[in-house]
Amino acid sequence: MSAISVTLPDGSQRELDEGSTGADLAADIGSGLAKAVLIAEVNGEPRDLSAPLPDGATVKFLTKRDPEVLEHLRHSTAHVLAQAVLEMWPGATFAGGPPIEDGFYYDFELPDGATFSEDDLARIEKRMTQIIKSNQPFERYELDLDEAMAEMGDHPYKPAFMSAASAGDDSDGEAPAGEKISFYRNGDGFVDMCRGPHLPSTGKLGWFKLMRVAGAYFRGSESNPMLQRIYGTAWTSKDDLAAHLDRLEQAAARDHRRLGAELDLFSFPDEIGSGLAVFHPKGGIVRMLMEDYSRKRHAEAGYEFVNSPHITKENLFQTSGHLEWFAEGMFPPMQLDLDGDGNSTDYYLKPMNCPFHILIFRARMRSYRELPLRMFEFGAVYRYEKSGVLHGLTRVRGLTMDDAHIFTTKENMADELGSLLDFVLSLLRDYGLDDFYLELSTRPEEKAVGTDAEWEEATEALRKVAEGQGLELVMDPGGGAFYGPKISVQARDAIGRTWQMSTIQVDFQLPQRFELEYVGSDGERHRPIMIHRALFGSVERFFGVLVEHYAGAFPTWLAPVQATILPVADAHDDYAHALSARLEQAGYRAEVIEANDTLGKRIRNAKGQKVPYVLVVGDDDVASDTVGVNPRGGSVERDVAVDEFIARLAAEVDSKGVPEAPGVDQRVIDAASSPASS
RNA sequence: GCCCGGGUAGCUCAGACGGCAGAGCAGCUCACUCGUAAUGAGCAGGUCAGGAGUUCGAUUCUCCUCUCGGGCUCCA
Repeated sequence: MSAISVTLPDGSQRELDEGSTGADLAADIGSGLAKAVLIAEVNGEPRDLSAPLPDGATVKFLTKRDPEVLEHLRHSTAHVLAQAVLEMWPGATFAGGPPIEDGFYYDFELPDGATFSEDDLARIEKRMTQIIKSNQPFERYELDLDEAMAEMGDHPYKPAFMSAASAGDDSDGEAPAGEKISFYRNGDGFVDMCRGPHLPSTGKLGWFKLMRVAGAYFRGSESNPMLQRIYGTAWTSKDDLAAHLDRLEQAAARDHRRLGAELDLFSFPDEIGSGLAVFHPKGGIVRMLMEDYSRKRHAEAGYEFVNSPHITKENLFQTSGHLEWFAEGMFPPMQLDLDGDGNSTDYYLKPMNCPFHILIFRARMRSYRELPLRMFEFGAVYRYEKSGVLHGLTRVRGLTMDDAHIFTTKENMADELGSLLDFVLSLLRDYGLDDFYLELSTRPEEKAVGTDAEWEEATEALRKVAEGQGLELVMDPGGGAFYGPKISVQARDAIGRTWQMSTIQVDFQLPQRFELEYVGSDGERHRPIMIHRALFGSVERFFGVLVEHYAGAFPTWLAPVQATILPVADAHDDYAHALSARLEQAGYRAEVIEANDTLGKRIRNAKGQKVPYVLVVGDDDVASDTVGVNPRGGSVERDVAVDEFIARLAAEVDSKGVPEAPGVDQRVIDAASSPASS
């Protein structure tokens, strides 16, 4: 038998018989390795250990210590899930089951439209555990396309995956002639089409848990049948699984919906309707502070403040095109019978602010000297989001956009976009957010308005600034709207879901539809470019993300109550109230909880409210004008002079460069009443 | 919108072959006045989400609606 030669990661060579597999090589190296190895990486590609090694290959062995293994472990676990389900529900069929972040899922269709229940998950888990214990080897084989079709003859959803499987990627399209489809067999002849690789046998699978069952459209399309999807999580060790479950629990504890109730920030009364929030006093303070700081920064950045009504006659949204494209997403119109003859006029709640700002631009002739003209509004808009997508404050039907529209010349567009993204990111960071990435959506393939040069210029300007930020930049080729490229800032919530926050959107379209013009230095009329942008996205969503980001423990400048004052006994009430007044005088938010409960209980409650400072005052403090300071996350300090404490508060809050107290900074008023800088 | 699972006191949850509805916390009252993470006792609190049906009788069974959760799809 002729020999082959392979190279190991340390550069050494090994001679093996032709046809030797990764497992053979591992065994040749040592029994410990042979036992531990799960996947062979051959020339950088993951392979089954049972696959013969090509001559001259570079081979690296992956064990459970290598994070790359997780993907294969999860894929193999999904395979076992399918095995269990098909066995337990005769007549069931299956579609796809890939590894995903933290786990895997598999889509099934049960006979007679049956569905999985939560109880079924436990039963399935049990069967999977048995399969894993019986240590069934995964055996790979390949078939031609027609044979493969026959092999999966009982499973009508499988052929859709065959092209992708043979092509080795997820792209659609016909499988090239002559391509083989790979299958894996284990146990009593359970077979699944899969491009692999799998771990050597089910016994090598680690710790898993089935998490939930959900409906999912076949191939992700609403027009396809809905399948039953089972989600699971899988890890190489019991500890990793436990750690993951623990992370989920911790994430749930910082869920903004839960904290919204616990901290008395906001609620969604059923009486009002889905997706319509009310903000309670404490949430109201946080929101006001968020907005005030935003206003201040916008004023400094040369924005002008405008206001527009919540409803408008339909023709405005006909002109803008919103009714043409997004009528589904708008609340149905109010029909007003204006002349008593049944000739009605429809009024719509606005889903967007842009047409209003456009009308402000168009209210008179504009000169190039006024550009860029930046109009800002906290605009309340209403969108009839589908019931199934509503989610806490992050997806609502009534929301407030921190919306601005910038009208600029073509020449200034790139500069304006550049400074805009800087502005956006700087403001987000001021609120303490830094876990985000950028997504750049470029010109769609099909129809698009605007010239190639305009698209190119706008896209390049966005890309340049995005890259200059040193942030992760995800390209979304062709993902832009037909009217212009877009860059968005995506933030993660406590559970790892990503939410779009800021967007900057170039619009070549609306200026045309509304025939916007300005007079240039040449005396001729020109069409401006319009930029839509929102930083918070919506105030509500941003609020929700902030709550989760801070787990409800807002930084002192944003905290609804900055100090809770606890008199040790009734005798200290007067002192406590005087202290509270003093703090409020200095511009801070304090509350007094009198001694109706024990001190321990009141401290516990205040801590539960995540107040930055709990101040305990007793005899010593009354005598010497001091406080006992119990800071959030710190240790207790007695006998701190009140002036000293106020100075510390001031230093902490002012260092954030934010308003010291609720209320609009005088600079906002000054800036807003003077012409915008350009 | 679609699939699955929920909705019992303000909150977290028990409960009931179909026969007067339960706890803890929160609230109120009283006592306690306390120096750093739950003092004690008592009181009050519910059309068991809403509507219809079956039934002598429905919070419990059936249907519809609303609403919440987890996903899918969508997000100007």
